[in-house]
Amino acid sequence: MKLEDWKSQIKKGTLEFCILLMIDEKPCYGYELMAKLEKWEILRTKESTIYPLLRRLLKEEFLTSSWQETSEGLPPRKYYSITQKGKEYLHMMLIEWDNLLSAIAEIKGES
Amino acid sequence: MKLEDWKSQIKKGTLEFCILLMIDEKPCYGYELMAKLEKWEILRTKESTIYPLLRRLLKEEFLTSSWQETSEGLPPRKYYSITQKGKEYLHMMLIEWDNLLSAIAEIKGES
DNA sequence: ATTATATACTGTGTATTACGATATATATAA
DNA sequence: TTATATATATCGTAATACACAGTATATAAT
Repeated sequence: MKLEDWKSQIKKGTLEFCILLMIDEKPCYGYELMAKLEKWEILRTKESTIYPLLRRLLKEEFLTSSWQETSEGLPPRKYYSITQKGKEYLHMMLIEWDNLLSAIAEIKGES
Repeated sequence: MKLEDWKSQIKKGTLEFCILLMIDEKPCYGYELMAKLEKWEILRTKESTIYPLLRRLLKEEFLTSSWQETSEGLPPRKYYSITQKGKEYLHMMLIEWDNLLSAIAEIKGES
């Protein structure tokens, strides 16, 4: 019960980071991102988390989006791509992520 | 500006984890924890964050506390120790933390 | 008929951290 | 003598990311 709450907390910021990493690799649509995240239990999330997050990243101009039709009558997909600004932001996140890992490794190492 | 916000977010859950790690090593008082966290810029925090966190961990019985007088007229210190329940919780957090690191390493590796 | 899959969106709630202040007691600097 | 810094703990309110549960549409499968 309590651990599940913690896992929600630990996702804050982390999810944004992961999504930018994935979109940096190649443009993705929301549903696809969700499906990919399914692979890691700790990163599993709902549409109601992903879509607002993507909208926020668009608003902040870290991403751009474009609709693309699909064949076979599937709903159209909104593809997200990373912008230059997004790349720079991601770069700084990578640095801070490493700082965090080092800090925690050090704290663990002290025991 | 935006990066600072992200750094706040990334601390959610992480700070709880770090504090339990530190108290697991040996009992600590609040001010001491804050001072130790100062060492890593990414983990820096305020009293107004640490103390409510400690109170919550007490309430959830992951910690116990006891006041201890100091010499030299300094204010007394409230020492926090980890409980058995806290140790079990921390153990699960360590597992989830590793899961998270693996997941992100994998996502980064895909690029 | 109903459920599942694929896709996207929205409103409300929860909980952690941040900001800024209060409080007390020494020691040191202006 | 007044102001500031250190050491210690507390509280009230704000900001905000993620969670829950629902809406919406169009196929395909049971």
